[in-house]
Amino acid sequence: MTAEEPKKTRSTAQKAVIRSALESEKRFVSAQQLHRTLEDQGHTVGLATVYRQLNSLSDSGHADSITIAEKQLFRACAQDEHHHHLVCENCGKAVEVEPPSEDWITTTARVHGFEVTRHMFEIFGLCAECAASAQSR
Amino acid sequence: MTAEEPKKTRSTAQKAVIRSALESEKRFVSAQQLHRTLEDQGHTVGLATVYRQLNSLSDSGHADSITIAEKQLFRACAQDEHHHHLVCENCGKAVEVEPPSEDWITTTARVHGFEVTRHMFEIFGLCAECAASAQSR
DNA sequence: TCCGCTAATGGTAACGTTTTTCATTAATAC
DNA sequence: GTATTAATGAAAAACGTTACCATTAGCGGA
Ligand SMILES: [Zn+2]
Ligand SMILES: [Zn+2]
Ligand SMILES: [Zn+2]
Ligand SMILES: [Zn+2]
Repeated sequence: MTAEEPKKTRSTAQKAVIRSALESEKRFVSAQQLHRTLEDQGHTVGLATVYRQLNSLSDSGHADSITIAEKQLFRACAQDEHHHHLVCENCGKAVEVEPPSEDWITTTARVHGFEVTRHMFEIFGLCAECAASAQSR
Repeated sequence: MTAEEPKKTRSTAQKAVIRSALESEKRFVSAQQLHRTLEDQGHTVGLATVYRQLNSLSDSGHADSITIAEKQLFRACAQDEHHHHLVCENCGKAVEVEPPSEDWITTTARVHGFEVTRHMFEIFGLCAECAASAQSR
């Protein structure tokens, strides 16, 4: 086996700007949404770079990603531990939640001869504000 | 408000064939996979029609759908009641599972001021066969 | 400070999936 | 049978995402 290369990465203005833009979002956003936001703020970052960075943040665990309506959305999460989300279907706002023990997952899987690799769980609804405005409409 | 039109739909050979093909699958399959299966069986059904029917089955609740690797997969589910799946990431085979009480979902949501509309939960892994063949590789 | 290496970028082309279009077919009602 | 129009299918368009590749620029060493 070859020795682990220290994988040299460089810090660039784009990385910083993308990361900070994502972190200032309390919603799940798509690459294109974030790209537009950056443009509006006067930053010039290529769309390809936004895609690359979001994927890399997601891979490294610095961002969570979910898929809604066949599009990938990203969010910088405060918690490092395993968690899930309560997402507003209207505005995208999300809250991190922790379900009760998930031990039954592996147990159930074993019963069926499955070996668990991952699981996904997301709750969708309307946040207080969106529910209120929907009612008054 | 206008009266509800009885929405007249017609029963066609294609609908029947697509629905029955889906029901005979114990796996989650994509529109393209199902289309190829139908071709192999000698049926001539347009790909667009397969897409249309799968979407409509999914909308009407006669089929469940999940997204793996940016592709939509469908499955005709035996259970009408609320349930979730244990899906093999390799072959798509799926088992219907029922998690323990999901009451905490609405409770937790309420704490955050959310009104729950739906939730999704899927377990991914490798079925016994796929796990075995992966190991021997 | 300059240099060399190469990671990173950004514009664009390519990609694969899904939807839309629209002329044609055929299911239903009369 | 005939009229009506839902449904189909082939092809084109749309869409989100990735790949390509020439160019830029971060960083370590001279
Ligand atoms: Zn979990
Ligand atoms: Zn909201
Ligand atoms: Zn559930
Ligand atoms: Zn399998």
